[in-house]
Parts: sequence; C-alpha cells; structure tokens
Amino acid sequence: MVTVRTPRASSRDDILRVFAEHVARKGYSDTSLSEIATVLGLSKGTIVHHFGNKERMLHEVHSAYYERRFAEAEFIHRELDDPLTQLAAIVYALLAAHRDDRAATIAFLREFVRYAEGGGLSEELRGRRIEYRDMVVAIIERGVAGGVFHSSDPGLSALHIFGMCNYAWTWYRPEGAKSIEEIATFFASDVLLGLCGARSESLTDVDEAISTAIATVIRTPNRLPPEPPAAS
Amino acid sequence: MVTVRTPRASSRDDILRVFAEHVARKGYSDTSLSEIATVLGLSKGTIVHHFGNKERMLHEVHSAYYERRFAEAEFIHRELDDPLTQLAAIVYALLAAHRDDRAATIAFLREFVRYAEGGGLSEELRGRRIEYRDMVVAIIERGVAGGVFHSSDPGLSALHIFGMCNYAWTWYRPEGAKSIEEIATFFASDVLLGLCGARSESLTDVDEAISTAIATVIRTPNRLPPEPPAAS
DNA sequence: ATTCGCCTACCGGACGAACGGTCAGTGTAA
DNA sequence: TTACACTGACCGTTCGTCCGGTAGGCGAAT
Repeated sequence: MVTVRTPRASSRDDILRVFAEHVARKGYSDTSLSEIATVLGLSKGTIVHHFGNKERMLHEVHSAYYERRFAEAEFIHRELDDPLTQLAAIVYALLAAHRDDRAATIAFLREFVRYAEGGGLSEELRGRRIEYRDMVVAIIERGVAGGVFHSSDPGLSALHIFGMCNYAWTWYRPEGAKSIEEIATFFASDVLLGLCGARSESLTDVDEAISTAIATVIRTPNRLPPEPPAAS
Repeated sequence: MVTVRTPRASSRDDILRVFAEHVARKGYSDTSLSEIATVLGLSKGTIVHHFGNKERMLHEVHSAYYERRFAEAEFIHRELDDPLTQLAAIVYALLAAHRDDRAATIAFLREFVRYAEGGGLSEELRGRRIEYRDMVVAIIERGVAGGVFHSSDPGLSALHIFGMCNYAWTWYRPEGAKSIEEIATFFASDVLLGLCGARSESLTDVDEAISTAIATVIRTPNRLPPEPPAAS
C-alpha cells in the first residue's frame, strides 16, 4: 500500500478518534496499538511518537471528554437560572452525549474506574469528576434552599441521577425506537417530580423546564453535531 | 512456602473466589491466571485443569451471580405480593449485593457488556439478563394495571432503576458513612414516589413498603452474610 | 536562488516481558 | 488399578515500547 501523506497534516486526531472507538467497543486493555496503526495505515511507532504511551492516549480521550462536558455544563449554568431547568439540562446533556459524543462517552464510562484509586495520571481526572459532581450537588442544594426541591441528601440525589444517565451506554442504541429526547424527557421528569415532591401544580413546571433545557443544551457553542444513524 | 494440601479438597472454589476478586479490582483482561495461581500457591496448570480456559471462569462467576439474584428475586416474588413492596425489595437486593456479594457484583457489572453482542458463551447470560429485566418490567406493569403506579413506559422505568442501582459499584464503599439500608431507602422512595405520582397519602405507604422489603430480603434462604468491614 | 540545518511525521524491525494454553508426568486417596 | 488434583517446563503469540533512520517542509544564511 502506498501511503499518500498530505504534508504537515498530522494523523494525531485520527489516531485518537480510532483509539476512542476501539476502547468504546472492546475496552482499554483489549485495544492494541498495532490494530489501530493497521486501521489507519500507520506504523505502531507513529502512535508512540505522538502520545508517548498508551496510558496517555486514554488520558487524553478522557480529558477531552471532560472538557466537552464542562463546556456544556458552564453554558447551562450561564443560560439558565432556575435549578429545575438546570438539572433537566444536565440530564439531557449527559444522555445526548451517548448519541452525539458516542465513542468518547462509552470509552469514558467503561474505563473511568481506572482512576478511582491513585497512581499515574489519575489525580487530575479524579479532581474533574469531583468537580462535576459538586456542580450538580450545588444545583440541587440551590433548589432545596429555594424551596423548589426536597432532598434529605443532595449528594445521593446526584448519584441517583448519574447512575440513571451514565448506565445508559449499556443499553442505549442510536438505532433504537426511543430517541434521546424521549428518554431524557422521561428520566428528567422522573427525578424532577420526585425532587419537587410531585405536587400536581409542578407537573406543568417540569414539562416546561425540560423543553427549555433541551432547547438550551442544543445551542451549546462548538457542540458536536448529532451523529448520523449508522449506515451498516 | 510449603503448600499444605488437604487431600481430596479441590481448590475450585478458592480459585473462583480469588478470580472474582481480581476481576472486580482490575477487570477481566488485566487479571492473569498466573497471578491467581501464585496467590493461592498453585500452578497455572491447575486452574486450566479445573475450568478449561479463562473465559469459562468469567462465565461461571457471572452465572453464579445470576443464580443468586434470581434466587433472591423469586423469594421476593413468593413472599411479597404488592408491586410497591416487590419493587422496593428489588432495589434493596441489588444494592445489598454491593456489600454482601461484593466481588461477584463488581466483576459482573464491570464485564457484563462483553456478552452484549454475540459470540461464545454469551447467549445464555444475555438471556438471563433479559429475563431479569422482564421480571422487573412485569412488576411495574402489574402496578400500573392495579392503579398503584403511573408509568408511560415500564421498560424505561426499569432501566432507570437498574442504572441507579447498578452504577453504585463506582462510588459505594462499604466503609463509607451511609449504610446500604440508608442508600436503598433513599433510592427506593425516590423512584416509588415518582411511580406513585407522589400523592401525599402514598408517603406512608412507601415507607412501610421499604421497611417490609428490607426485612423480607434479609430472610432470603442461603443468603450470603453481610461482609465484615475491611480490616485494613 | 541555492544551500543548509532543523523540526517533525513517520517507518519498521527488534526487544523483552507477559500472556493463555498445552502436556507428559507425579503423588495420593479410594 | 483407577481417578484426579496438581506440577512445571514449554510453546506460540501478542503486547507495549524502543530506536536508528528517512523524507519532506521551512526559515535563515549565503
């Protein structure tokens, strides 16, 4: 095979993209550098040249994933002001990532436990995880303080939400019957009605909050476009 | 080290136990047979002698895990009759496994996606997963039919519950401040109040259902005892 | 305009380690 | 004598990593 190399155009991004796809499909340990090199028509040495080692590649995938989630979250925080809508937006954003940022999302959710305990590059990513969680906890606490939410433990409420959303990669399929918007609406009203105490007047509030939340998250700057349905 | 080998006592169970612990801690691919052999003072050949290959060991761990969950679930079904209490019991059972059946639970939740797509030993385990899900869906549907629950999509409600519970291994620590009973009570009332429409009169119903559920699950025959708090 | 050195992407073979798995053989209880 | 848990040397493969070398674009010096 003749390699046609566009001058000055590094394969860095391609490598990272294919790497994330493989990690998503087979997990980190079962992803081999030689396989990725073969897919891209590169040599294994090139990959090492760009990233140093395999661990740093995973770190970079995870780091970029966090970057996107934080950008989203900060946009949500900036554009929306009531906790109800903010929380709905977080739920939708986390679920939309399953469709629009699929490879990185699955690669992250499959492998982030690697950073649970110390060692190597884990400090930074562990910090980011705590940061994100605290942000959601803060939203819930603001809701509680404002009398909108009722939760005896905002930390557990947040873990409830994260579990509900972050487990979706194990069952969600883009080609499935339910759209992400339907799923997010269902999940968000589930938890929001619970948090609101589900007084009947809050029903319309929740519906409205979810609509606004979805519309807002979609407007996130530099947002990855929804992935087209798989051709195969 | 001198190996004291009790005659006729096969190491099968020990091997499987240590294997599950290692898979829980490091994942399937990063668990090596030689390491397990060393820990137990055996040779690698012995492990292969008992199980044939590594894949079958994982299969057996997962299979045994399902066995225990189904035994629990069937006991719940037998002892309890209203969907409210049954669902609370399922939530508690899934969470209690994180403490009382810890290694197998984490090993399962880390690795069950391996069986998502076809190949090898996956058919049976995939079937069991569907079976378990359908059972929970059936409970919700019975609740809906009886007017106790309100859910426009029992399938999604079940996925909500599974996500909430099955994500716990990523954050739950036995030595943590919250007990499994507290967590389960919090999570169960979250979803049950949502499903009940959270009319105020259902609040006491839900509390009572959860208490009954916990008391019942604990009585499950052949239940593994709660693991003692780690000494180290 | 040509030459030069430098930077960087990339090659591709070699490496040592570790892996899962094989197999002929051993010792002991039944 | 049979049955079986178990050994330990061994095999083929694959892994991540290393490294000397090549090629081409580019800015500076000539």
